[in-house]
Amino acid sequence: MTYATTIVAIADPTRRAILERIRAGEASVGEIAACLPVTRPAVSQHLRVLCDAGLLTVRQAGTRRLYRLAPNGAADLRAWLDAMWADALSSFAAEARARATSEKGTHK
Amino acid sequence: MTYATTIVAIADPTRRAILERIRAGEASVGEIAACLPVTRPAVSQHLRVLCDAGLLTVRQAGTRRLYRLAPNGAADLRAWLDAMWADALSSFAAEARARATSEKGTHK
DNA sequence: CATAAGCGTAAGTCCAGACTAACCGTAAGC
DNA sequence: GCTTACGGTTAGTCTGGACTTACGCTTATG
Repeated sequence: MTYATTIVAIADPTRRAILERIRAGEASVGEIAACLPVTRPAVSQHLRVLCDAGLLTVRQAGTRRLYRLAPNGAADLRAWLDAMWADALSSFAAEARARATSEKGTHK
Repeated sequence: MTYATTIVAIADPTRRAILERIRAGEASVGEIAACLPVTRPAVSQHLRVLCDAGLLTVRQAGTRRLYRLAPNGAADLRAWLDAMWADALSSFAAEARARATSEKGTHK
């Protein structure tokens, strides 16, 4: 059920911009805020949400805090997506099969 | 960039409940609303969002409208997730390699 | 120790969006 | 035709959360 927090975390455009900034490697809060149209405290709050969702990891370096993507942060979400659409495809196939046999029965 | 609308669509808990209800096969608006703690108009609005995001398809059957999961509705989101975390893993490997060589150089 | 740099936190504002109630259109059944 | 079921749409309310400002804490540097 933790995939729900993951979805909420990446639903915000500012947080996705943070992920895009982090994508190539770790960065400090100030470096991230410099690329965004919001203040540094706002970035801090977003980073907190992303960390709580398990998408980011932190590393202290002096007075700076370096954030990076957590290796398997989106695993739960991906598993949920896969399961959901696997069910959809199988049910679709089952109904198509049922419709085919019923049409053969009614000759129409 | 359409993955953004997909994320926003599945970020709402009520809309995820709709997806769970649809998961096993198509259902009408009334059937969906009967399982949820919100009114039918609210369900209609959510179904519109899900359709606009390409996650659902509709089929008219008399006065009823049957909704089902679109086969490849989450493809864009999946691709984005895959690309994002592939970059993260490769950058992580690259930095780990760089750190290893620098430590070997400094003997510490 | 004093100063500065870098962040997190608290309090308060504001707006997107989730919701309900009321309405209207359309297709089936009498 | 009239009536009933089924749903989409509109108008309006209200709450969660994104944002800023102000403050305090911690670590490096002189």
